[in-house]
Amino acid sequence: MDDTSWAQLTSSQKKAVCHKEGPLLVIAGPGSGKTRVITHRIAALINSGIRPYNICAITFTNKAAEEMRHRAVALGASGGAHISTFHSLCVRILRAYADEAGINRNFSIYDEADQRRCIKQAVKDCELDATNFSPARMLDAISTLKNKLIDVDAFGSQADDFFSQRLAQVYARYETILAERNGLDFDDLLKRTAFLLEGRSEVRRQLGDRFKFLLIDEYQDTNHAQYRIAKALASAHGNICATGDPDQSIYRWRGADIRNILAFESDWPDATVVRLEENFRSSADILEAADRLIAFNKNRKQKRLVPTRPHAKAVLVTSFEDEADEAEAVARQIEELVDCGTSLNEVAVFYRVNAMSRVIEEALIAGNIPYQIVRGVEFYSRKEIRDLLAYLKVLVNPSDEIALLRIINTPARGIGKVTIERVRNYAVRRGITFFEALKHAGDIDVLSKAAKSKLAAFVAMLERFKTASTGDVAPLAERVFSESGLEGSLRGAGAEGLDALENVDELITAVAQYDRQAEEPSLTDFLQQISLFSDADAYDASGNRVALMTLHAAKGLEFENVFVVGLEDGLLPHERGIDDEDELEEERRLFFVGITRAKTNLQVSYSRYRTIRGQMLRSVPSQFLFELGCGFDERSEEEDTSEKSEFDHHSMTAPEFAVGELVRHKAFGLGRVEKYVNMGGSSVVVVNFSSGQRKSLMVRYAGLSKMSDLGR
DNA sequence: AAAACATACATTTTT
DNA sequence: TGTATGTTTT
Repeated sequence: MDDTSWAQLTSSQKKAVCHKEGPLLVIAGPGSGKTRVITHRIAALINSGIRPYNICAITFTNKAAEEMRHRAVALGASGGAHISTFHSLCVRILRAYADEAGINRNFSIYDEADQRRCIKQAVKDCELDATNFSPARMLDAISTLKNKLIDVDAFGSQADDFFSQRLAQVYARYETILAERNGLDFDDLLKRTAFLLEGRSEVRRQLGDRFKFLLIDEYQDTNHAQYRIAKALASAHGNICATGDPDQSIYRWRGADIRNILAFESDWPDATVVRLEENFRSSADILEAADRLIAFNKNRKQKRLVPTRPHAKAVLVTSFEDEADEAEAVARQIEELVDCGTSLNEVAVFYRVNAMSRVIEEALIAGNIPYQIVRGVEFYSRKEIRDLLAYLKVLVNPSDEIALLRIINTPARGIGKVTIERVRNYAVRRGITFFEALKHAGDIDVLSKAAKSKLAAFVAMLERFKTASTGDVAPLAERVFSESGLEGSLRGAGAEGLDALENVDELITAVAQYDRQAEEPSLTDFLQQISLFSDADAYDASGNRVALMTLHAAKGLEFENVFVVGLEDGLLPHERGIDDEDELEEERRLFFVGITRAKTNLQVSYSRYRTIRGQMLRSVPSQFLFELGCGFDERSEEEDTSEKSEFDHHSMTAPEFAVGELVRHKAFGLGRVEKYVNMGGSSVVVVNFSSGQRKSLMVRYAGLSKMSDLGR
């Protein structure tokens, strides 16, 4: 990987970036090498005599952290700097200061599936009806509260309407359930750390002493809790360096607050600000399109993308009949690229939602093109993986009832619902954990003799594992896998068991790798680390395969050739974000991130029909297509229409509209034209309806009537 | 108690 | 469309 971006910095920029003292903000557009700037700063600090031990760099993903470690070493900075995500850092801090934080250091980390179970229990305990208080909705609300660092007490005292009061109830119950199980969810990791740092000055001082230099990448996607953590960590010395690009903020839905980066200069008044506007990645054609697109965002500081690469190839905007056509065309073009000498790891296909990967996969399989899907969780949410991990979790944290209930009868060992319910009752009555009750199963009168002996055998097995649970993790994992009977049950399950066995093999390989690279391998540490990993971290850029991923996963990557598919109203922008101006702008930023991944070839496309949930629906091209200002690919448009002959897009006429004109739609009512793109029969009009909705409509199908015609 | 079956259900993005 | 849950059957 070349280092043009660094070499091109002016000497004053270099000096600012490498300067030791004080706050530093690097605002940098896509392709400007901002992550590399951080790496250079790390190297420069170390070369100037700062101990790596005193440096803490925070990245957005584990993969980015790993990459940064490699690059720093390549620049001559020996290892030793702490480079990780916020979440990993918090795990380390919470383990080191467990007593001060008031938690047990063997805590389990609860992922979304675990959270769902807890919240369901909480809703049930509060005797609320699950339709109005759906677990998903509750979880979402609670997560938002936690990200804003509003704890149960604070929220409870300000809850004044019916919904908030019920929510406060569920929130409280949920927190109690987590506490009983010694579990922390993702949001807790941040929340607890923030409160620890803010509440304990000696902890803050010690960590400020340890991490004398704080560097944070992708600052535009930090949430409020992360913001407070960063602030606390840097409070002692002010050596905080943040890099980011407000135009690439795409995680609002997860609590990311763009104000964090916008307020950096007022938070740190003596901050040095470096702006990097030159783009070393993409051709001028791509950047011009990206520039035109992002200019449609109103809540944005004016910023330009300055190309350093010449014009190369026009951005291609193409339409297809349906999603299968679209996928096939992508596959065909990839074949052509390969024929011209492109290697497959220089090609990526981006889409808005994971569900869209299937049709692309099918086309690639048909074309015999190797590919790799970069996806969020997947691997760790497989049943067999969760089962094995649940055994390990219980060894570390016997209070983890979720894990315990998962394995108590997996594989089947004749411990059924009734038995479990009886044990649970006993536990509740005695005020002890489920596991403690299990240990005393012999004393539970209502249990049958058979049940007692089965439970005793189960507990004895766990105790056996427990004695072997120190040191390297891999041997333990293997032993648990075979002795628990998991292995046997998979082997007996025929063909689908085989897949599962392979997955477990893969897990054990990963465990062995952990054992090798961890300074001090421990089961606790392993489990806590693995909880924060996702499939996206396993993306292997060196494999000679096409990369398939969502636009979100594309962040931080770059490819010679990029295809973005499904540019349809309701998909991109997604329907959930279409009515809200802020969310629409985020969708636009998401598309912006996608197209700025491309170095030379960029093709965006949409299909006129798309099958969604088994139903084929006519789709409307995304407004973003027009905002690119690249025009449609006339040729493919004609090809498609000649095949279909029923409609001729170009010769068909449709009424014309003017911006600002009042119109009426039979479903959406009265509205005002915000934008009109005249393309003959396929003209598109964007209308703001008085209902507050805003729609892109194809004039031909919309049946809009002009208010100015009414009187005639 | 487990498997087979039926039915309702919700459907974005991920540390 | 698939998943995820509940119901019936064995």
